[in-house]
Amino acid sequence: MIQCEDHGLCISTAMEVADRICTEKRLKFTDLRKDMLRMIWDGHAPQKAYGLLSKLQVKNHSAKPATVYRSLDFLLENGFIHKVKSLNAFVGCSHPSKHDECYFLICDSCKEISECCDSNITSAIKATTKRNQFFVKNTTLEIAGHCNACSKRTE
Amino acid sequence: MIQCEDHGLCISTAMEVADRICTEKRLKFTDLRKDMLRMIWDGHAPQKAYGLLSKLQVKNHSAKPATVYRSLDFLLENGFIHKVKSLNAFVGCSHPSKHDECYFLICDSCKEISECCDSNITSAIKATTKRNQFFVKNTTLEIAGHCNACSKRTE
DNA sequence: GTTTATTTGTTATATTGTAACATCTGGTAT
DNA sequence: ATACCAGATGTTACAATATAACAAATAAAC
Repeated sequence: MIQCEDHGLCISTAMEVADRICTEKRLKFTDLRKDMLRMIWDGHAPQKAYGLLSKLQVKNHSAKPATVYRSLDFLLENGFIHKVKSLNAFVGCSHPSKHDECYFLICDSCKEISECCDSNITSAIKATTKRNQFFVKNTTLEIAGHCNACSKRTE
Repeated sequence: MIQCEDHGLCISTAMEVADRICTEKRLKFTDLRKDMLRMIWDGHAPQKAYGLLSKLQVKNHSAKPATVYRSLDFLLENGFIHKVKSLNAFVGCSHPSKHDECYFLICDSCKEISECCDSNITSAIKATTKRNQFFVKNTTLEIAGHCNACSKRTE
């Protein structure tokens, strides 16, 4: 369970940060993209593309898969969200400006995901890839299990 | 590019190990499952489910998606293969008996995958999850980039 | 204001994965 | 031997995820 006292704050912060970055980079933060990002930030659990599509269709009756995937691409490219590959789902990024080296703790029970950006893991990975003479472009680290709250609950 | 002088040896070793484990655990290593494992070990690049289906249908005209996915489930459950989540593809495991803590180096260029089972990474992950009071069930670490051979080639 | 590039709409389809039930096969108990 | 049972495979149908290709709308740049 994520420690956010006020999830409204998570959302508004994420929206503001995205807005600022879009202004800086002269990207178009359209209504569609805003809606998508807000929907993804609905909680700390990842959202699935077709779930987002359903929600989108409430407002925008003509939304189609391509509508959703194009917005997702935009949000991914600019670091506003992550794709959780082990779940085929999408989750908001809480620090889009330094988006690298983000690792995920995925609770199988409450479904919430928290980012853990740990420099020790990063340097361990760097050491290993260097030893293997491997040139890294992208790292996916997804750790599934139970968060503290949920593992207490099930005891 | 993987350093295997003789890929026939990779295949035969993998088949023998699987056979031994199946005997020990009283699992049925059927012709279908053997064919599937051999096809996955066709090389060090990951194989996609529907690609395997096509190959399987050459021998077994009646093969269907379920045929393939059920075999894949068997091979996954018993540690003979890994699912590469970032690619939705499957690759043979070269040490099924100690199957945990396997990390992957995925070359975007030659597509080959090598396992890098590094205890430093494992302990860095353990330290981080402990600090976050997170109880790990399963870890996915997939590192994409270029292997040494390919990065030399493109220079 | 016209051109240009980007975004969105729209249709169609490709790819990946499961559910549910029928049939077969090989071992076990009688 | 044979009746039974469990696990494996066959079969049909479909669900879920994702992309391609082209048209229309919109915003930016000239």
